[in-house]
Amino acid sequence: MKQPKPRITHQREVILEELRAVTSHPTADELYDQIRQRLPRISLATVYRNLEWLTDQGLVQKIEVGGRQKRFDGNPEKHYHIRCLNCGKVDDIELAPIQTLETSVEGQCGYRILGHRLEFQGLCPACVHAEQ
Amino acid sequence: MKQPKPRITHQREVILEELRAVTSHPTADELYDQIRQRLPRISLATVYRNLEWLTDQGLVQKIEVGGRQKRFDGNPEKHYHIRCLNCGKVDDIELAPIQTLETSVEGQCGYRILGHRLEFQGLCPACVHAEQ
DNA sequence: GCATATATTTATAATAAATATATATATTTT
DNA sequence: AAAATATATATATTTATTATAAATATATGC
Repeated sequence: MKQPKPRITHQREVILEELRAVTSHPTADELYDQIRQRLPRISLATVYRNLEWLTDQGLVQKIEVGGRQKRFDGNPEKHYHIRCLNCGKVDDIELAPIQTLETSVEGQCGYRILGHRLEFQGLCPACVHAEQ
Repeated sequence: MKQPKPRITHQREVILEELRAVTSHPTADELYDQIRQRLPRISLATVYRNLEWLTDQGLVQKIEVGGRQKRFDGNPEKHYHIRCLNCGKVDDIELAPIQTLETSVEGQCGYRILGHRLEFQGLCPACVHAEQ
């Protein structure tokens, strides 16, 4: 029942570096494309596995915004996101997490509240511009 | 360029009825299982297609909570949800939509804000109980 | 520095959810 | 009733992700 001792592999380091290097919130395969420029023989499964691992370690976060694919964020701090309904772009929102939201529903439905997720939706500057 | 005239088919009616009959927020295949008790020969693709259509019509809503599968809600009114992190159950939250959330981020990032989604996470009563 | 144990990678296959396609069937229009 | 068109069914395909097995790389003790 003992935990396997994790190893610092080159792939693992590069995946974390590359995710931290971007302010976008890439999907696993977007990041895979980016990483292959440094490690051409890396496997997509390795990217998935390590993103999962890095998330468990609290070094990055997996964000489940709308759309099919999950996205990853090199910033592990809690914060909100906004997603463009037209092109899928995801940006950070400068708004401190609102703890009172959770207290306002506490006890309401018998759930033990553990967190919340707030996602804004709209049109990004580029898509607003293109719309005119 | 004329719009096709939609037809009220028996399948379409049954799908809407069955979704309205439950307070859970079933996935397409959960609803498929339920509907097959009335229409044993219905196809899963028909369920998907009509749920999409009913959503477009504003008669039901598709909710993308965490987890892989999309869920459907027979109540088309805007409202928030809470999801059990353990068993995946989704319940309604009695909290009126907070419009000020959107105004508080307006103009912040160049996005045209069109909406927001707030999802609470926690443990449902059954899972809280089972945990002891 | 070398040997050993084992965690991790790679490549590929498997899975699951959703969608597309090809026909069959049903409904409406003429 | 015939033609046109919408919808359903059954099945195949696509897409995203995860699991598996063999090969490789890493940490640790000598």
